[in-house]
Amino acid sequence: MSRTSERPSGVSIKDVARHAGVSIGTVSNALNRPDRVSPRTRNRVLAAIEALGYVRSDSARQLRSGASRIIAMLALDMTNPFFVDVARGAEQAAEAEDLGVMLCNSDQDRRTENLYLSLFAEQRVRGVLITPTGEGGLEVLRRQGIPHVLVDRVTADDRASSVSVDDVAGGALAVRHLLESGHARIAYVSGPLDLTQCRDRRSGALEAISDAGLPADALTTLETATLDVTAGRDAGSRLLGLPERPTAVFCANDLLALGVLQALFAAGVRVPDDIAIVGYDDIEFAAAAAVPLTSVRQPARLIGRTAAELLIRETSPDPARPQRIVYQPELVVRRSTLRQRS
Amino acid sequence: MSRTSERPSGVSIKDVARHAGVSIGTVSNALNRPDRVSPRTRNRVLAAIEALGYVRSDSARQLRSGASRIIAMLALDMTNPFFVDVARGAEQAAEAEDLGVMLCNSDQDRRTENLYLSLFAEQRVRGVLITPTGEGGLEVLRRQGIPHVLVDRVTADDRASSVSVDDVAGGALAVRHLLESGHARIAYVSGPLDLTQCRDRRSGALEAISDAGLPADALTTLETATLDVTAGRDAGSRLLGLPERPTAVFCANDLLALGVLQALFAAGVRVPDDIAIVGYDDIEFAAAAAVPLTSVRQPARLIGRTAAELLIRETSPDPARPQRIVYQPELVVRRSTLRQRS
DNA sequence: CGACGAGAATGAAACGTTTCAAAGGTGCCC
DNA sequence: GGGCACCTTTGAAACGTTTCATTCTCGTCG
Repeated sequence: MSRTSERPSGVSIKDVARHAGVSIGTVSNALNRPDRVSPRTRNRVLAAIEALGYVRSDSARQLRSGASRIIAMLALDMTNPFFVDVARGAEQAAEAEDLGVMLCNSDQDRRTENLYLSLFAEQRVRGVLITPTGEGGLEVLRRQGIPHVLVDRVTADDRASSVSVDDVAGGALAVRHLLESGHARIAYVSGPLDLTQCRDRRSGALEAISDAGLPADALTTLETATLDVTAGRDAGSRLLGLPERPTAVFCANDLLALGVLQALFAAGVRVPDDIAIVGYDDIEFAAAAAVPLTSVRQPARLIGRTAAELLIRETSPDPARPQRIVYQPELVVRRSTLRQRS
Repeated sequence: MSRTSERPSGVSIKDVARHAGVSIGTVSNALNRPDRVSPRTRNRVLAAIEALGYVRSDSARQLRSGASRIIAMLALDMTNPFFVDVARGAEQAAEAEDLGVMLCNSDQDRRTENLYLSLFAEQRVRGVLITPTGEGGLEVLRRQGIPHVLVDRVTADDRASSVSVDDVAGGALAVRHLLESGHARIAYVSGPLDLTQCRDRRSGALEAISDAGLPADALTTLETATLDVTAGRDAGSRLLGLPERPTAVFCANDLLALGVLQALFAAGVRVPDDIAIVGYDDIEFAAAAAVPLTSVRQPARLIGRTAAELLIRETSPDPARPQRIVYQPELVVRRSTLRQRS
């Protein structure tokens, strides 16, 4: 009944030292400051490491030297391909510095967010890339003095860096395009309005409308509880029940847009002939949709990469000071808004 | 020029002990075995912790007690929503045990895979959930004695557990459905054929074809280099150039299917009227596609959850022995294969 | 020929925990 | 009142590194 149970790596630096016939300190040096060790001994050490299959213990390392080699990233919702792209950008930057990225989902849930934040704190991660669900999470990070960079959010003060995209500009971009295509009754399908982004995109939309000399009520806002396809489907149905049916829809998110599109399809409403649609994020699926979606593109990978780089720079021996970076969005026009009316 | 620089948490268990007027060991006990400490002191300790903002150092903990609190998951491609779902299943199981999941992408790249595997080894993670790119990665894990569970793959031997879905059955399911719908010339748009899954799904497809009494060449296989939308688009074009154009396509993946769908659309080929399509995975976007996709559903979350649970059980004080779990796929019929021919 | 210095290697302290044997205290029973 | 058992608490060792002051070994210069 007894199985041979292998230990997860019984060999320590001590064994290497013995095997190579040198002291522990020398092994450490051979690994961390190769130049301080004679080539001859260095090779002997390396050989011993190879022979024994030695693997450094990061815990011990970190315990003594304080510096962790992992960066944590807490995303709102990895179901949204946009965040996945951001994450890949971050991974890319981290890899260049030989750091690992620990990716996690808060699922927009405060409790989960806190759970992960304490995990990160206990791990003494090098820093955190976070798209917070609210202000609470940030408070925790600040209190613990954990370096962090906000992703897809703007910092209120200059205590931390942030990398974001100008959401007001994005909203304006979308709606201006619709107005130029001749639409005058537009719906904004928003996610929860307590998300700054949803509010900002709405502001941009309103800005475009007032710039065009139209009354503010030319924009009808439909709020949804979440930012996913299902919510979009619901919003689409609601849209169709509206007393004055809009001729165009701007969605806070491509997922919502896909949902709306689907609902319209199901109801036999033609896109863009009867109703035009603009999405946001320009995820890969936007182009692959029933009717390829016009969308406001955000440079997802770039955002992730920049954020990670900022974090790395702020946690380096000679730390840089916090920055606030704002990228500009870009409109990608596809069939879902092709002008079809006279 | 000098900024006050906060240290990432200068307070240790020692400070807590002093502040509470007890010994270090007692603080540790209050935290780990509350029952061995009188309620009075426990409260004092807790109060001190609160007052000082103490956070346990996981490195130190792990160094002494050997057990890490994080599980690593190495996915092939998080761009594919299927894997994201698997990951969420795993997170769920991990959370229940108060463990964290470190999620990473190998991007099907052997080098990246190895990079992460050594990172995991140095972190002494509790275990690894992996969808390996080949046999190499597994070898590393075995050599280091790192507990691991294969995800969406079957183990060759019984040295590790695996959680997978019967791909042969899935392929058969898809093609049988097409045959029953009256198709007799079918294309299989496969990912790289060195992936077991792609091969297995093909075997299933062939099985269905031979069961129907058709010759094996009723199935044309189109191999792609990757498993994403772009590859699907290419395959779609290739498909249209085929001498005898098939009337149905079975894709190894929903992403491929979406790409194919898009290419057909662009060429004015009607789906399902001219060509029917079946995808695989049943990701959320499958239902939201131009023409909602018929797809072979895999229980993604369940896979992730089961895998994590298995891993946890195998790394518990009283380890369970490796298991091989195979789930059955399920066909979800949507418009892309609705019978339209006489 | 003696002293000096550079380069290489060593040994021990320190990091923050857990763990475990041992010491203190308290109350009970005989 | 002494002995015992039990519950708390303590102190020190151990985990695997890094770091730094120290020692050792030569070769070179004056």
